[in-house]
Parts: sequence; C-alpha cells; structure tokens
Amino acid sequence: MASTSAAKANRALPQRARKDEDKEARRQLILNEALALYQATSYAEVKMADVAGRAMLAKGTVFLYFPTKEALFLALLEDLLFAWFARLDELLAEDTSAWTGPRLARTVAESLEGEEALTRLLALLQTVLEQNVTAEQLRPFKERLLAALVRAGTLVEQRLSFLHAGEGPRFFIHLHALVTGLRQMADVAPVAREVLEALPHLAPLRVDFTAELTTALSTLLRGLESR
Amino acid sequence: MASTSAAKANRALPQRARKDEDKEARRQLILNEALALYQATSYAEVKMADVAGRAMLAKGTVFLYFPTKEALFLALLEDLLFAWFARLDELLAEDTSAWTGPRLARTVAESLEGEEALTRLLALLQTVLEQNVTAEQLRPFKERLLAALVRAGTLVEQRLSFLHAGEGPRFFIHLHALVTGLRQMADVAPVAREVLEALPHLAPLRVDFTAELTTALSTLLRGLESR
DNA sequence: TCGTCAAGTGACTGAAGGTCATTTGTTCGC
DNA sequence: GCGAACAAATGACCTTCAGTCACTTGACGA
Repeated sequence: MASTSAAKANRALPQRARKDEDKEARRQLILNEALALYQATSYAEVKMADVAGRAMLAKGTVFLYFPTKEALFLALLEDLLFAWFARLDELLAEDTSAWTGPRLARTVAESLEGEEALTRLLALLQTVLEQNVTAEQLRPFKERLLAALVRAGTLVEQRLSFLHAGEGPRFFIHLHALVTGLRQMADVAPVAREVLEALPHLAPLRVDFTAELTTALSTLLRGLESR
Repeated sequence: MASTSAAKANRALPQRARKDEDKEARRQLILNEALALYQATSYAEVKMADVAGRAMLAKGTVFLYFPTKEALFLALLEDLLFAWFARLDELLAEDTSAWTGPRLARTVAESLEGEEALTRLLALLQTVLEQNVTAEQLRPFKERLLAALVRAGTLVEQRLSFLHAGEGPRFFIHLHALVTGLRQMADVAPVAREVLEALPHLAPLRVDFTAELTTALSTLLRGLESR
C-alpha cells in the first residue's frame, strides 16, 4: 500500500508533535498523503477523512494543520509550484548563452511533463482553491508567485534577445493560461476519456499536453520574434 | 427582483408540464434562473434549492429536469457556448474577403467580451462539470463541440490564407486553452481580488481578459504567419 | 513523580446534493 | 361534463462530507 512509507514516517515521530520541526514534519506528511490520493483520483474524490486515515491521524488533527480542504491543497500547490520554478531556474541558469524560442518552448514543456499534479492543481486554483481560503492565507502565495514570475521572467528576457522589457513575466502569464487550459483538455475525467475512446471520430478533441504546449509556446515566441 | 419575470414566465405555464413544449419551457426557465444566480455569485454558491426557489418549483422538480447539478451547468454551458459559436460564424461569414491576424484576434476577443458566464463555465468544464455526469450526457456535448470546432476552424482557414489545413481547429483548441486560463486569472475570487487590491505591487498579477486575449491571439497568429 | 498544557481525538453538527412515496393537475375516453 | 389513469410535482427524508469542540492523553519541566 502506498501509505506504508508515510505511515512509518509518521510513527517515527512522537505521538504529539510539540517541537516546531516535528510539527513541520507532520504537516509535510499530511501533504504527501493528500498528494498521493490526488494523483490517484480527483480533487472531489479526495476526502479529508481519507487523508487523515492514510496519515494515521484523526480527522480533527488534519484540521489543526490546515483550516480547510482548500487551504490544504493551496499549500500543496505552493510546494509543487515553487519547486518547479526552482528547477526551471536551474535549467535557465546552467546555459547562459543566447537561446532560441523553440528551445525555450521545449525546455519549459518538458519540465512540466511529469508534473501532472501541479498542472491539475493550477487549473483548480482560481475556480476552486481560492473559494474557501482567507486573504491572509492567500497573500503569501501571491507574493511568492509574483517574485518567482519576475525572477524567471527576467532570466527568460536575458536568454531571448528579441524579448522586450516586461515580456518575460508576460510570457509566464500566457504560459500559465496555456498550461491551465491544455491540462484541462488533456487530462480529462474518466467519463470524458470513455466518450473520446468510444468514438474515434472525436480524436481531434484529444490533446497531447506536452506536444501541444510545445507548439503553442513555439508559435507564441515566433510571433514575438518576428516583429 | 431578478426572478420576477422568470417567475411570471413559470406561472404562465400550466402547473404540470405535460406537453413537450411546456417541458422545454420549464427546462429553459430553470436554466435561466441558474444562470442568473451563477452570474451573481460562483458555482459553489449556487444551491439547487435556490434555483428551484427562484423558478417557483420544489427542489425535487429541478432534479426531474437535470439529474445532477453538474448536468444542469453542463446544459447551461452548452446553450451559451453554441450560441457564441453561431454568433462567431455570422461575424466570420459577413465579410468573405481575406482577413488579418490582428483583426481575427480582435473579433474573437471582443465577441467574448460580455460572455463572462460562458468563459467561467468553460474553465469549470473538465475540472468540475465532467466529474459527476454520465457518458451519455457528455457525448452529445462533445459531438456538437467537434462539429462547431471543425466548422469555425474551416471558416478561419478560409479567411487567413497563411493557415495550413487543420490549423483552424487547432487555433480554437489554443483559444479554448487561453480563454480558460485567462478567465481564471482575470476573474478572480473576491478574496483574491481583495489581496490584489490591498497590495499595489501585486498589480502585475492582474489581468485584463479582453486585452490579454487579444495580444496573445495576435502573437500566436503572427507566429503562424511568419513561417 | 507528577502537574500542566497543548496536541490529538472522534462523536457530533450543519449544509447541500440527491431520492422517493405520496399528492394532485391534466387529459382522454365515455 | 365526469371520472379513471397517468405522469408531473412535491417536500420530508437520506447520505455524505467538511468542519467543530468538549474531552483525553502524551510530553516535558520542575
């Protein structure tokens, strides 16, 4: 069972997390269990009671660490998103020569290849997660997002000489839009997948996330270059 | 009160809708009330009991017309989406000369200007609506979507000579992705709006839907033209 | 060793989607 | 017109699930 290692991790902790580091460990454990359940199903199918069960905690305990289900998933998104930004930073930093549009497009699209959970959560951000969260919980997320956007945007502007000032961050705005939209089309619900598979003529409605993102980004960047 | 006219419309119907046309009228009435509530709030805040109340019906009656809340909103999306496709068809048909990329971008973006409900629902399609709907309910929607996509795509290919075969429909796939993503960023939840307004330095995270969609589409089309 | 305190618990609550036995308006044959 | 028959409408009831809170108990310091 997938929870075994996590359960072990939990049992390695004292039954009561009194030190800050133990609290942080328990918090991460809850996030890990939520992620495992989310990867196997969908947001609606993840029950807070199941998250608690897998973490070998009572339901009420989970609510000590996260005030709402939405706050829990916002925290999860935060972890995944900024880990991705950090990895992208590395990819952009390791080769400081001038890049081409297609190369950037491929790099970005491929960096998101195994990040289904991240991109699915991104699609939930404004429609679901921001619905039941306080401004206090949201502010730090938005602050970090802006900082990451500006940082990565600046790096991109340095790599692609044809980009004007401010177009780096905007590139990420459009990327966010495309990722959100394409993930929704590519990662269809089981019912939708069933429909598409049963009717071969609907094949054009099926979308390969990485391929489509790569071409869309390439085209977008070519449009910026030819000005 | 907004429900007055709809309530009148309902009372003009017989108490029991036995003829198909009466059933259809009652169905539309329910959709109208759901739309009114959705425009004023959010998906999660629209309660089936409120929809029923505004339509002057018992809750159980609404479930005679739509098996689930998701099915109701899928039907609403269907109405709005294909009405939009029809209007776009007209816009594309009324001038058969060659168009430019920027003109198409503007036309499309402006045609979506007042369609907040449509674009918001589009963002919910795969993450929420397809979650609690049967394949039988989804199939006709997908069929119509494909047909509309091919039709509009073909028209677009005729207007823009630089488009290759098959790129018309793909343009609409990317449009769908951009609309979904940008709407989410532009039409933020009240909490998110509060955060962004309280912190002026977060201004870059605010997105003007129509403006951003226009530039993104223009850039995308310019990328296709300069090949 | 024991008192204190906060972490942890799980029965309980409220809210909302969805069901169904019953009621009642409508229609149609006479 | 009348009433039997049918199906549309009803709303009390059921279920599920996020979220709460009075109570329990493990950890740690004195």
